[in-house]
Amino acid sequence: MKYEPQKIEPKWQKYWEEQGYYLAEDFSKKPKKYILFEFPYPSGEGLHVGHARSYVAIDALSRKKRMEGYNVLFPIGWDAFGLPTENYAIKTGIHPQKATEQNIANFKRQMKNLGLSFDWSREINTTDQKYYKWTQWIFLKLYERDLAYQAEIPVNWCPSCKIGLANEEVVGAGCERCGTPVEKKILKQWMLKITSYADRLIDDLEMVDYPERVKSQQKNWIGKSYGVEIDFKTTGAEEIGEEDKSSSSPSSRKRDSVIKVFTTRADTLFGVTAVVLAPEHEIISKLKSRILNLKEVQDYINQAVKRSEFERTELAKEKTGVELKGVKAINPANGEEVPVWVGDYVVAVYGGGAVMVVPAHDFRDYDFAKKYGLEIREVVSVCPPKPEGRRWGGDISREAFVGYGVLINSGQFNGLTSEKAIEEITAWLEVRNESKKTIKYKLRDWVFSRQHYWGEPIPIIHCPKCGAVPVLEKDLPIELPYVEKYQPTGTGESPLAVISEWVNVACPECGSPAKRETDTMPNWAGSNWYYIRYCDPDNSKEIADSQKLKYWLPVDWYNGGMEHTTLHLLYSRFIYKFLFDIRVVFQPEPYKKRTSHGMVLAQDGRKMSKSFGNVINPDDIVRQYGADTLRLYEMFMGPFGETIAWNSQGLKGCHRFLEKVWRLALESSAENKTSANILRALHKLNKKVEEDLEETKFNTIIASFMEFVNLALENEKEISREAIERFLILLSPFAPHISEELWEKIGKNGSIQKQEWPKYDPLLVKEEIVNLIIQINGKVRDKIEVDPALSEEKAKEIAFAREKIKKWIDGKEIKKIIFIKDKIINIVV
RNA sequence: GCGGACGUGGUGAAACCGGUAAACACGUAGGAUUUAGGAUCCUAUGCCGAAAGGUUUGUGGGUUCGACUCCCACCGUCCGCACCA
Repeated sequence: MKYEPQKIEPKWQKYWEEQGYYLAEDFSKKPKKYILFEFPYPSGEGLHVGHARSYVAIDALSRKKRMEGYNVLFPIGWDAFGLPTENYAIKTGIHPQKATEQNIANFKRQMKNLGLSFDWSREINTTDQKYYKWTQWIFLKLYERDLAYQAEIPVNWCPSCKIGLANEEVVGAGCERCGTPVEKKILKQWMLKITSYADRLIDDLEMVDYPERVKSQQKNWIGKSYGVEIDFKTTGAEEIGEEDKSSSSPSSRKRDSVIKVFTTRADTLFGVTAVVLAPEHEIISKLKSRILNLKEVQDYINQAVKRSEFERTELAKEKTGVELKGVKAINPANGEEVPVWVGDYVVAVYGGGAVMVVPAHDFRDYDFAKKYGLEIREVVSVCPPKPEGRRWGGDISREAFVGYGVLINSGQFNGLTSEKAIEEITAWLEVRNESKKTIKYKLRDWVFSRQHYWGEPIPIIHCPKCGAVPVLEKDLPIELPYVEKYQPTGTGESPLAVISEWVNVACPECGSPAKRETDTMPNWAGSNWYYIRYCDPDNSKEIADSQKLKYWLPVDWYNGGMEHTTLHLLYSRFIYKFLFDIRVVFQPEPYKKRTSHGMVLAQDGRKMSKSFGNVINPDDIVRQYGADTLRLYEMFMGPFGETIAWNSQGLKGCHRFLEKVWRLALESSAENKTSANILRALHKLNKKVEEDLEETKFNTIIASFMEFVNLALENEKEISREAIERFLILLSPFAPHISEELWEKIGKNGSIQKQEWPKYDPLLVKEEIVNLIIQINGKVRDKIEVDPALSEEKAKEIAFAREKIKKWIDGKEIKKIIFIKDKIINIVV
């Protein structure tokens, strides 16, 4: 009988589905396990072997957990809103909705061919209005709590996609999708106040089991830093008493002319030799009347603001700036007047957009000072008890010294260490009301508007009388109108703006004619909370039933790509925390454990891409070798977390292995008793599978299966039917079709998937005979098979009696003998 | 620059609470089978050497009876962030 996967696989796939083996049961008495991977974007390209890698691995995990007696929720759905589909639709003339349907059908077919054990009854689709009703509902709740707001902001604008991008979607100053350099465009945008969750998003990482690099990347992205905001008064404010329309009282005028700088290095305050403002800084316009070279300054600002982010970063090396002549800033530490500059190396949106320039102790300031001839004053020097191997202090004639040290040239603070000085100078200024301890974040609020058709409409109505009015909950969902024209307008307005019968509505508050918000949500909106919906996918009354959420959440194991660390993973944690605050869900964190898979590159080492023509379609592999071979190879090819190149030769090895399994089960005599040797190997395999699965070491699991089969085939006479059955059970989560088929063929009743996961016997796993290594001076010279209980005395005796050993120790003095039970005896001569 | 990961055969890799380096697989070579090819099976396969033996985990040093594993320095690769004060 030949192993023909193409015949047996569809048969079992159909059978499993009919039996409903993979349906998760709400409120089951069994312990629950919610296992999830990031739901795919159903693109027109279809599934490729890179997707399949994590799918089959997480599927194997789910199958094993079911056999262990867990009530497993392993769901699947479609993250279908977004640009690629819209672009595809524009190109082909097929409506996005139609294209999405087709793509989903294709993905579904491909997935089913892989034998993935999803609970298809809970399938969701973010573009389904029954689903996005609740995406909109979440938006209304955010709006209610002032966490969604509108702002005129410079948006990262991709001129090619004609869409605004979130900071997270800008990669190296270019559009994440097409790479076109991003421009700045001022638009009124919806924003989500993710920044108010910054601290919790950092702190609660303590509670979850994520890879360290994911945690540190998120922390880095949020970028919390503790520092001080120090007031630098400007000269001339009182004396001149200039007209300022925006402020009426003299005291507010005074406040207006104070520059607040943010620093984490208060210890370097006495080294300040200038203050630099970002070109966008509002104080510049307030100081207008005092600036002697106003035209020069304005020209510089106009130029800088116009420059795109791309150009600004390109010019990173060469710092530019213009001095505001006629204005000086007063250093509160020593009363010194220092020049005020405007320079575009200062980031407007961080730390208030103003910095104190300490050329001696900051690389950027050093460059700036060198270029424009500012004074470089050393205030931090070598730490007296100079620890070896560390550079303390620096040669400031050559470069800035940015380390900590001891203060000099700093008045009463001389002699203090940097750490101490930061504290004391901060306190000293604070008493005088000239500074404030501050915490700043790199994280910025999330731009939540997109000027596109294929997204969730934002449920807001703009009324000329009442302003922005939220849609009533009972009116949800706000359906995306089905239209023929969905090309972006390119004006900054969404294509929805031209559909008058949809746009024009009555204000829900006063009834007067009003207009709908025409921006849609970004594609992250639907994926923010999809895993919540799996718990209760058909609920039309609420986002999901609380009892069900209490039962299923949090997700026990969430696998996804590293590329989502500062996108989806961060966003969805934020949204979950918000839902926790409004008591929709009941824990502060959505995912207990996070793992991530590596990318699969094409055989040529490049990214798989249609344009390179190097995409491997799983359909072809399934046709040639069967799904089980593909499944095993995807897991075997390398460490799960690492990027790896596809190798079609490698598939053969896995196919050969399955043919061996077939032979072992059907052709070996298998009427015998299992020898101690084989039994031990079997229990060791059992243990290995369990342990390595928790650490996502799928590659070594498959290797262990291979090892066992090789051993079993070499010792065919020593293996019993029971041992083969047990082996098949162990294999079934990884290669479910062949295991099921063989289970039936060897005459067992019921599905192999309904078998209990075997427990290994810790006693059996122990070796009966161990290899004792004999070393001379740490070099292996001989090995002997001994009983594990062998005493040190006996071991020495045996070792000295060996011919090989005699040769090495003959005539030499024995200095020391190290004996490690069951492992090694090392003779030092 | 900052943060993180990593460097082992011809290839993908394994071993890492310090204890036989290279498991498993691919590839390659030889053999068996076959009219031939493919498939399959057997044997060999880090490097030097006929063998005995020597030698090998990016480089250099250290700790140790013993280091791929721990420590220090350097070189290199990849990923993320990046003028964030």
